[in-house]
Amino acid sequence: MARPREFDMDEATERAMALFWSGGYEDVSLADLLEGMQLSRGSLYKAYGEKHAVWLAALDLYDHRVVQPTAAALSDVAAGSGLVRLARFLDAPAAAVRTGDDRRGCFLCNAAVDRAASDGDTRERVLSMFLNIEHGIRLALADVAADHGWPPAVVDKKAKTTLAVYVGLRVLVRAGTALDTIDTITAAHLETLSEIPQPS
Amino acid sequence: MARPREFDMDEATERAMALFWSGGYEDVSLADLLEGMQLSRGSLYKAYGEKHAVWLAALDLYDHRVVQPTAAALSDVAAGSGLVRLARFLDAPAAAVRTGDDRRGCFLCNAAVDRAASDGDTRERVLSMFLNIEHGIRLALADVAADHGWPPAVVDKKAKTTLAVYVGLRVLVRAGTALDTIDTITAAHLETLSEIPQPS
DNA sequence: AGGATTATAGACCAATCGGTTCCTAACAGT
DNA sequence: ACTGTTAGGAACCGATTGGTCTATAATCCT
Repeated sequence: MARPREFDMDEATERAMALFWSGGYEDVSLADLLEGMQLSRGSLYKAYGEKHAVWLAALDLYDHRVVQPTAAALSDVAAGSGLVRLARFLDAPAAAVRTGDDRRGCFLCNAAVDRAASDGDTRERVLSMFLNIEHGIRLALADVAADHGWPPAVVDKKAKTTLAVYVGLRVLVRAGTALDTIDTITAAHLETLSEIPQPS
Repeated sequence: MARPREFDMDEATERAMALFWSGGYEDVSLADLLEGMQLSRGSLYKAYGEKHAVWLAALDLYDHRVVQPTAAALSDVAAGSGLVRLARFLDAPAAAVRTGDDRRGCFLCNAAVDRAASDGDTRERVLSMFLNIEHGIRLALADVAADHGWPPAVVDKKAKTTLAVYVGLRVLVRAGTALDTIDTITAAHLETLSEIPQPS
């Protein structure tokens, strides 16, 4: 290593993440990226190689900064009861709107729609992140299950459905759905999670 | 009207819809559009005016061809019991994969993520279509509610949550989620719809 | 101090973008 | 048959796209 890098690559990637989060992949041009990341063309290409690599770095950073902490919070028994942890998780989409008027949705969900279909690298990461979240949900639900004596199959069903509701909420928020609708869905699903499944 | 149009505009729009459905708005270039719609540049611009108008026409066609029939099927008492209609509706995401390996998801949901945030014309249409689907779900649920004596608030909560699950399913499908996971979510949510809500 | 190495900045690139223009072809109305 | 009007096709447009290259500056190592 001769001349050291003058910018913090993590900071730059974080800025790229913000850009890609709001717009999609194609919406953000290289010029947007250079301005937003406060980098010159040469620096960006030396550091990342190509636009696609910046995108993947941003996705990986989202994993590290958002997805993994979210999954960890869901799994953390010290953070409250299973139901409390699930409530916090499910309220995140509404909370983003409520506290910050943030309607960007979830970068992971956006990427799933935007790029996962056409880009294998993105798909791989998206599926892995979804699985991580599902795993966190499952652990939180396991706590609830212990109180009710639910069989593992019930936990599995509820965990996967909760993931779907979460994704749906994030997309509906991005689409501009009214906050009270988002709140209603959040509360309603949380209720079904605490209910005892009925034998049919 | 002097010289009549040589192509069927509805067919052309349908081809545009297919293109935009698979890729996003930005992913589909004008060249892609011309080839896919089998039109020359002159014809396209005479008929639509600009790329954005083709996109909106495609969205509107999706509304006509998919969303409205879906909402109508949910509302149609002759099509089966409320629960049967809901089951058909909720199974659509899984059925697309099962019968046609179709992982494009739902054009409406894709558009919600892709363009609704940045384009008001798209957002307006997306929100309206979501409301139409929610309305159809509500009507189907009203049938179920009648059998159980649910209050309107319960129907509302379940209708909105069902919309969220539907959107989540479509996105998960597009992301490449395994079919059995999709099936599990579909079945699980359907179960909660038929359950009697428990007083807490 | 000096040579090797690497970051930065900006000029530069072909290709592609969405869109316009213009000319000709084809029809409607009289 | 003639005229007015519109569709179709292709040439053409400037702007922007992602990406490369070169010259210079800054640092490390000996």
